[in-house]
Amino acid sequence: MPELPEVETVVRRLQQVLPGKTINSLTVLKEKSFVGDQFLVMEKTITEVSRRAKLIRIHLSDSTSLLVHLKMTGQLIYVDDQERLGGGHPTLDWVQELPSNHTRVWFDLGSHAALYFNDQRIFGWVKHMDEEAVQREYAKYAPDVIDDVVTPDYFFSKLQRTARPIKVAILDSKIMSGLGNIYACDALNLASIHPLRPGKSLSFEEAENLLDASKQVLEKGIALGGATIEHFRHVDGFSGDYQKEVLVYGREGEPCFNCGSALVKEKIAGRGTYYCSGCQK
DNA sequence: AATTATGTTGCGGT
DNA sequence: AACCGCAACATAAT
Repeated sequence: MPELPEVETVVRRLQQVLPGKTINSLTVLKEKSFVGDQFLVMEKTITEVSRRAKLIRIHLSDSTSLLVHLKMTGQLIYVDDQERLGGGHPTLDWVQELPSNHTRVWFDLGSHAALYFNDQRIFGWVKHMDEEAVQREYAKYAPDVIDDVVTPDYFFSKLQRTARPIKVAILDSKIMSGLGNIYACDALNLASIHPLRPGKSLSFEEAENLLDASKQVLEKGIALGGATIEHFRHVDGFSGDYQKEVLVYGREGEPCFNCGSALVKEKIAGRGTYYCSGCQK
């Protein structure tokens, strides 16, 4: 589910509700989903929430952190008295029935507040880490697409070194982080570049356009609160809105907004890829 | 009813 | 080193 915009949406809301809360206790319902010593997390106060790549970092008062990766189907859902009592939403009854059968870990934050980590497919995780471990994890990822250090020169030089399809290259977190399958497809359409073009075949100008398009679709995704295709939810349980304005993802057979041709779906490197054979060259 | 699909990433092998 | 395929897992759709 989550790509950079979805994770950023989650982080921005968590920043509003978590700082100052103390973790009274945590319950691990699926061992695989939590890594660390549960005892070391208890009684710690949350000081801050931040994001890097698709990782969510919950900073604790002793300078350790909880790092969360949602992978394909993870959710972080927060509830407190306002959610459970008058602030509830009629279509979000499920929020009040947490923990659910997909809840893997949950945190009791006191005063009837709680944070639930739900994850249907159990690929995601919550790890308790010290600063050094966090930096080691961060080091696995190249800078974020929307980070200023990812310049056209940087991007072009990375592309020159690979013959893989450009679609695969922009999904490679060793090149840059943040794009996933939805936004990668949309960015290529916006830049009018065919997903199978070898990375090294892009001119500097094309690379520059594609990087700009990538930043644009991610920013739009953030502005719309992410894309809810299936599992992604805001921290409060609401859906995002980007799926209503996707350029190509999931629109097989429908007209390209740029040129009107019917969009096609093709499997590239094992991933469903949507594009327009009319204008993406 | 078996196969295929799903928003991520890491591993093992060529 | 680059690159490919598959694996982790649950569930819904064909």
